[in-house]
Amino acid sequence: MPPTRRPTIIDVAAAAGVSKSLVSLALRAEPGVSEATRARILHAAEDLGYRSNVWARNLVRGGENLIGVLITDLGNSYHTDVVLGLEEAAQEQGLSVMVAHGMRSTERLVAQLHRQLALGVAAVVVVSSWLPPDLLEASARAAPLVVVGRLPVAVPGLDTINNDDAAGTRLAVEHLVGLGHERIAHLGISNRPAAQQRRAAYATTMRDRGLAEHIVVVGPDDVTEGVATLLRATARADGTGPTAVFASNDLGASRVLDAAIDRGLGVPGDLAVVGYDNSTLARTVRPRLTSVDQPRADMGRLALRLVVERLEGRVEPRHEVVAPRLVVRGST
Amino acid sequence: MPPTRRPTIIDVAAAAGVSKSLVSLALRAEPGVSEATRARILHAAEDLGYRSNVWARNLVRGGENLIGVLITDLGNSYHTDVVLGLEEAAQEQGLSVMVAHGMRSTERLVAQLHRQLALGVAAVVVVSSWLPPDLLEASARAAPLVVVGRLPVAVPGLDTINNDDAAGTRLAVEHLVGLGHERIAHLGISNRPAAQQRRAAYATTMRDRGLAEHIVVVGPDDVTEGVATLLRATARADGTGPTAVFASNDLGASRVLDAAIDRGLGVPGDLAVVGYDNSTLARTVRPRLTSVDQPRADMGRLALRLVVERLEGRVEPRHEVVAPRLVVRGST
DNA sequence: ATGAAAGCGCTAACAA
DNA sequence: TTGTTAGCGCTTTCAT
Repeated sequence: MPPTRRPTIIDVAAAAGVSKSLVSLALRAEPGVSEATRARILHAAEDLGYRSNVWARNLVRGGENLIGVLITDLGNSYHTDVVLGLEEAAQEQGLSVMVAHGMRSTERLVAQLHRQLALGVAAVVVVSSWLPPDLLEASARAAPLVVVGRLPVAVPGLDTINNDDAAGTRLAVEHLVGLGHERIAHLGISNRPAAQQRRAAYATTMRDRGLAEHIVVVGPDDVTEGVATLLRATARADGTGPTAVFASNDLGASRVLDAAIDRGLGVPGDLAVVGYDNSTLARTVRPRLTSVDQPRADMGRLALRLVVERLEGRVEPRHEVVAPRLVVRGST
Repeated sequence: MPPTRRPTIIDVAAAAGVSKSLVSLALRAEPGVSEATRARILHAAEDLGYRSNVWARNLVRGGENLIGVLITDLGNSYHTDVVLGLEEAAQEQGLSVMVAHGMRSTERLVAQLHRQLALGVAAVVVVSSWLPPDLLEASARAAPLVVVGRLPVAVPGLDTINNDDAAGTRLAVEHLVGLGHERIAHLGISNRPAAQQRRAAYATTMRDRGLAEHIVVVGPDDVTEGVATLLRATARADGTGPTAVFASNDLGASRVLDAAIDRGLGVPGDLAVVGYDNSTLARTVRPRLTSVDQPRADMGRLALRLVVERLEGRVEPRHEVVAPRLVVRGST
């Protein structure tokens, strides 16, 4: 048995005794083919196990409709929510989306970016702050590139979408102030750009209000210690410890919650807690967490809009900033 | 300004003053091009913003290297773990993987499957039990198809990979028996095939051991009630309630954990709990959950192996079953 | 309603 | 080292 080449429309045409043009028309259900021949062609195709060659078809029709999306981590709902919004918008535009993820490894992420470019995506949307700026810059020359989320440094040639961390932080802090809190501490998790921005905005807001700052910064892996430090102060009866904590993300906030409850502090009675990101966690922990929400789906849709603009010829980069909002729940 | 057609190798060739063959060679870093011309070509390409047309390239080279993977839900670590293993194996084979997800919607999932086929994937791996069998069968005619996870009915023409639910259940129940438990209840969540299999295996195992069965089945949305029913029996002082619960998944098990602790029952002292799937949840709740682990990464790798076999011409379907193992933690 | 012929952009013989 | 020439499988005029 020969290595059985995959059948083409020519084979089908031969089998049905017609020209390949007719086959092409019939297979795509285009008008202009008599019922009889159409049936004969379809039957012959089925018979041979014919499958259209996508590459050839797209070569002719110009299959420029694939958008690559790169996210840090499949398990992170922040990223997947952005993807959802983007996919929704893409569907409306008749564009396809291809998602790749780095499984929390920069190396993997870089490989995936190259793979997508090699696969011929028309543009790439990066929802991750893990890619090195020089790579982004280089890639932006190969295809339109939109970065969603924090960008550590300005990179020429690409579009960006960010939430306004300063505004989000202000929302959180002023919510607490409005509730009568004056001793508001900040728990900063990690030194990533987002955390830094939020920390700075916290400091500014407190200063503007004439309130004293109380900042604890911890690495992502030793949140527990920082939380303990914070709460030791709170437990003091002399009334100098914080009555509220604003954490730079929901995970940190949930740790504060846990620790507070372990120490017999009531939330929000003895201690109010606000997080950032409005993640699943915020809707899961008890009490439910008040948290700053980034309009993730909107950011995804916006990303797609920028992509389309680029594809249509826009050349000067755009940097969009979206406004977060505060979701108030049981923890304040 | 005209609608600027995308540059081709011919444009690059003209700009560099060479033939298109040279451009093709230079761009692919093939040998046989002098350093000087190569540099000139690369520069011209960069200058024009040239990007290779994947469709044309694949038409010629026979781009049979893209594997589509379909998962129910980006947020489900069972699925993403399978994908991880698969991607690892794919990388070794020089195959590319394209992941699409259905965001917990059958309709979306179906659309994604069609999209992948239209995009020309060489084969599809479906990690989901949400696709209707007839669609699977039809798709299996369009491209090799491997289904990972439970398959409700036998579908001709496709390969399957499953964990041995009966064996896993036996592992769980006999672990409890070995710990001295005799009144072991089962909490079945949903009526999906996996849950059914586990329920049946529980019944068999208990019967084999001469122990009385105690089964509570609940829908995925009202687990709470079922758990309450179970625990009311446990709380009775007359010593007839269960001393252990085997739940058909980790979510159910974690609910049992929560409820037990709310009622002042010690785990594992008053009540031992075993889950299924060894999900993130099992490593998160307190006490940590003893759970049956499916070798997810292995299943992914196996899926890729089956795909490769199909691509190399295997025609008779294969149905692989992998052995789960029990991970013992604090809840028993 | 049907067929012939001209490409789509690229790779790969083969010549020069 | 370079250029010329066929295709890859399909869609799409344009004749018939």
